[in-house]
Amino acid sequence: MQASIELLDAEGEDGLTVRALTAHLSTGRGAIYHHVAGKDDLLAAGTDAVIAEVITAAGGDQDPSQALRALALGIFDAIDAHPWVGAQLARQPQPAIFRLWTGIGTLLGDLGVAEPDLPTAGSALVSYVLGASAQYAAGARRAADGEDREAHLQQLAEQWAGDEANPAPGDTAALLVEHDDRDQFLAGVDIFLAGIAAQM
Amino acid sequence: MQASIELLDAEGEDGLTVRALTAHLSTGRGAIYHHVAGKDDLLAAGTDAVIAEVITAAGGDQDPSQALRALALGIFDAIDAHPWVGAQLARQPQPAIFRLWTGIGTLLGDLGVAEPDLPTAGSALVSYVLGASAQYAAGARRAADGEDREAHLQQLAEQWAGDEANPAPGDTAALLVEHDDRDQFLAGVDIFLAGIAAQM
DNA sequence: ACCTGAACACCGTTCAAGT
DNA sequence: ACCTGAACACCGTTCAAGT
Repeated sequence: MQASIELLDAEGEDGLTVRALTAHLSTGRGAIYHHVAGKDDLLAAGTDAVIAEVITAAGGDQDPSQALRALALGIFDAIDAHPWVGAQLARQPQPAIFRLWTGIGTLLGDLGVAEPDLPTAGSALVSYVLGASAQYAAGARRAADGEDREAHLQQLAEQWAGDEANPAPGDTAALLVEHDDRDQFLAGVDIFLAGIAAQM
Repeated sequence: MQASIELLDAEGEDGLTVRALTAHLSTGRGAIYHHVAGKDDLLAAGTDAVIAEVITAAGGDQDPSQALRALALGIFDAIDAHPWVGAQLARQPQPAIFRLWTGIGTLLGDLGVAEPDLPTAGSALVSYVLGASAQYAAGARRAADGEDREAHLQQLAEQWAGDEANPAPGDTAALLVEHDDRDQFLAGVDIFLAGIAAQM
């Protein structure tokens, strides 16, 4: 398990091959099939391990509102460090997501959200956290892949400016470039908490 | 392009193979490489085609708040119909996402959100829409895969109830089972809009 | 310019044979 | 019970040869 997480981090999603893994563990290609159902199982188990660690680690805070932010940021940082986790979570619902949902639900309850609203508020916040983390991680990975981030965003903006059906305001590219992913992510969490407070 | 979208819808993400596609088009395996960079390009272009169609189709509504809901629901339904789109969007930022972001930004502006807040509010809403759609689509696909949905959720709940570090309230499983995905998705959009109204 | 399809370098998974 | 590694049935991509 640890070996496959290392492989995924180092080589990306395509780097996890049965051959590479069994070579790293210096065993035969067929050996892992005695411990795991197949490659998919490996990816799922690795994803759950990463998310589960974040959930258990983020238990320290007293203030529920701060605890929610800390938990959300923990997921964000984990997916930033392991981008394959973001892709996997969009592909397959996993046990760890269920634990994240209940953990967030409990904190929202501590915050004063009424019991009948907890499932809706909780799953909306979970969806935001996972969606935003995956989105930022994918963007960051692309930027790190040798592409110049600013040039890429500029190109995106120009490409879209050329789309006549949907013309762009002049400063769109600048707005795209000038922001900090982590701050913007947290601002989204706050929008959510404000909406829940206002409406539930 | 149309052929590969059909293949992806019918056979899933793994069903799009160069061999199946070229057989369907009754041409040689190497022929597509004269029109497209490779398989990844095919998946990216198909994803952009699906999203772009939703964006151009959802232009009818006058009230910006209703237009936002219609656009969000359009993305939700598209990803529900083409689940591979959800997975692809979590893996790679795409031009169509940029257009979605600006489209949502414009509508948020019409709704009265101040210009400096538009990028943050817009990307938060985009992240929610994409994350939630992918999540629900993945869950629905799993349920359709012959698994009994209720039994599966029940099992998830029991599995988690056995986790001693994080005990569950008794009715968690029931709450999981009794909801409509589409309604819950829209409730999340409304939480967002309420949060933006309250805070920006 | 575009297509063909054999060839190449990979995959995940299985399974008889070993320990 | 667990491991080995050859074998099998696939992949995506390339490229000399054709039209």
